[in-house]
Amino acid sequence: MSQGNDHPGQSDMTAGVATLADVAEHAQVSTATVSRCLNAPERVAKHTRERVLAAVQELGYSPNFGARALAARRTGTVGAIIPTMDNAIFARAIQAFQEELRAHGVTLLVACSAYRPEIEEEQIRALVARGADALLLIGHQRDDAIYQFLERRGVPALVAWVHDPDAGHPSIGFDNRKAMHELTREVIRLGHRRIGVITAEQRDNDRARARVGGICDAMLAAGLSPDDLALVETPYSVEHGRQAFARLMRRAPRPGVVICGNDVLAAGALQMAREMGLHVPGDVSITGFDDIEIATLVDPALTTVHVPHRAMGRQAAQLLIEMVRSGAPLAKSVELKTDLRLRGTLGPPPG
Amino acid sequence: MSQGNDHPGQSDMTAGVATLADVAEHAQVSTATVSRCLNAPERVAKHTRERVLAAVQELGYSPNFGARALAARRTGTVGAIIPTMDNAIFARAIQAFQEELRAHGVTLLVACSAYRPEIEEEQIRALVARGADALLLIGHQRDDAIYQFLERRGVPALVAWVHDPDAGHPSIGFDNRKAMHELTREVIRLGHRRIGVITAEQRDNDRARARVGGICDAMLAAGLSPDDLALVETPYSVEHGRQAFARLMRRAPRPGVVICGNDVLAAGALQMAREMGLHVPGDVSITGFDDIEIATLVDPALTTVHVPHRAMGRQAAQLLIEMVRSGAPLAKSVELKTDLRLRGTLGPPPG
DNA sequence: GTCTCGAATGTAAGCGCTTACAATTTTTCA
DNA sequence: TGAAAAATTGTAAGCGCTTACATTCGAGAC
Repeated sequence: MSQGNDHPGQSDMTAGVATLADVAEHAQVSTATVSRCLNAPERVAKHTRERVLAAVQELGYSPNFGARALAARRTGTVGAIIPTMDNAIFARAIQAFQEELRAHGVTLLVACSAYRPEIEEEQIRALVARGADALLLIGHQRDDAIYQFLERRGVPALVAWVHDPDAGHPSIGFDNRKAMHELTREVIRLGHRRIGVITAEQRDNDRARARVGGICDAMLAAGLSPDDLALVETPYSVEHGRQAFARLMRRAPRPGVVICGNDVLAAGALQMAREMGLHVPGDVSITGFDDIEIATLVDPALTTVHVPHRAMGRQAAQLLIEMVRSGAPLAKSVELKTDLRLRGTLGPPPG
Repeated sequence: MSQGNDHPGQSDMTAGVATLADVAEHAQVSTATVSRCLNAPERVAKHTRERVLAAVQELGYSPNFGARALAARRTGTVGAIIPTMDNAIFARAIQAFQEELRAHGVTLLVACSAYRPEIEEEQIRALVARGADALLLIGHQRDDAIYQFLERRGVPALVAWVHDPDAGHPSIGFDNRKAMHELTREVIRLGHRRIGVITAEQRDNDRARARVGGICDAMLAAGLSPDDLALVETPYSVEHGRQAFARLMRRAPRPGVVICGNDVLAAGALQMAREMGLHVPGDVSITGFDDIEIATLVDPALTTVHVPHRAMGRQAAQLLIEMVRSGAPLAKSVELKTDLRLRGTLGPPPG
């Protein structure tokens, strides 16, 4: 305001911003008609509509969000709580998610949980309080009270990044366990027996657990014992990946391959390998998971599991919109395919 | 909560969700008192407050966002429109921005413009329509009508990623021109004369223009002619960086250094150099800008300009909160320092 | 020409909250 | 001890919009 209000002439602008009532008066119709023009144009006669829209233009009218939300009992907003925005793991999917929502006139609110359940709960409540019509969550695992809370408030939630038909909630994602199983099978096929693993903290992270589970599955399937895994658990970050890798390399016998829970950890591991003067994959192989952009930027490029980020984001949006529209029952879960990207960091074991 | 709802008696739950009035009734006070308990607890006597908060707990009450926004005439939301979420350039700053906002009870809404002015304008209007109390924008350059619109609606805006005291709007950022000048000076000092540049499209991007300007400044200062620059303009992406680099390498004389407008382009360039069998920095040097995570993940690590992403995000949040609180006049602009990170991709010219 | 019916529009009741103002109670202090 | 000041609470008027319902009008049907 301020400036603009100094020009008295122009048009009706009693106070600051034009309201529906101002538009109605300007166009010589009732507020109901203006509202209908905006929300259900086909229910208004053409010439009336044109007059109203002209008034909207002229007054620079734009509806008040709060009022609309209050009266309509929905906000046209969906929320997403992702663990972090700091690395690129979720960026691409969220971007696609948002693009698709936008195409349907829905706004996205993003919050981060920092991989901490209590912060996630807080954020869920915050987003619901802000009127999110639906929520996108990462992973199934959370306190049942949260699901009850959402149900009570009538806020449908979709779980992404996992596919588990047995979980009680609709999801869109892939089978982390199976994907990691496949990758590990390939690793073993190349002859690796001394296998190191860098995983995210498994406690509150079902994806991380599933991925480790997949590694174990593959070992068992190959007649190996999962007990022989050299496993390090660490937070997700390049720096932690570096340190975890260094720790693994100090073990005896030294692992010939390090399977990382995601590409960020793998990038850290790769960097540390270089620093330690280890040749990849000659001295040690490294694999990641996610196939984010850095996977092909590092040298050698990272062998990893490709995840269809954009497809997941886009379809998540469609499902969520459908859930909101249809009054929020459960959609069926959707499974997306992952596939191996065999690149330079994986080779046969040394020696 | 949740559990309790299965007991029908228990407490008032006429319809679905508890309202302020329900809480008031439950606690035997007026709605005003409940409202005060939530918004200005110190204005309510301790024992009353406790009774009210107990009722809030018991009913699982959470305020209706729309109603609150409507009545209070503000939403506790600020919006940020960034060019893209697809790469990491803005991620870290936005993350810090959000963390700081959250600490003050403010919610962040993020939208992307895809570097397109018309989409940016649309997103600005959308965020304002959704009740953003203030906006964070990237770069000064945009249609003056947009600034007028914001002023008219009383929505303060802060410009980030640039520092230009002469621009008409408060900003927090750094001097892109000066920073690139310094980097280029170092490049020239090493003996480079055949300089290639990969820049983002300059038309709608004042940061890109300023960075190119800085390169020219440095050349002039060294007695070189900016006309001799081999300059390629391209969208921001790894793939475009690759192609632009290949194009530059076909020029004669071939540049001995390629200065990239940001790290993403530089990462692409570096990748292509490897692919073309060119040794970096032996055959050609490459520099970036921003110092995002990939800068140290690639090999050799990228010489670049370090930008204080997190500090910028955090301080932007503080400024914006202050602008909202103080009724939205202009804060003074804040300049942050950048500094050179000389790493492996920059060396003396070949031969 | 009258009647019926549907399309177009208007009327007005909230949606759930904040807050100015009024009413009441408690403190403070001479 | 009593009046004024301060603290606490209540009353009620909106905030700007949507929407159920009522009203009006015109076009066929008879």
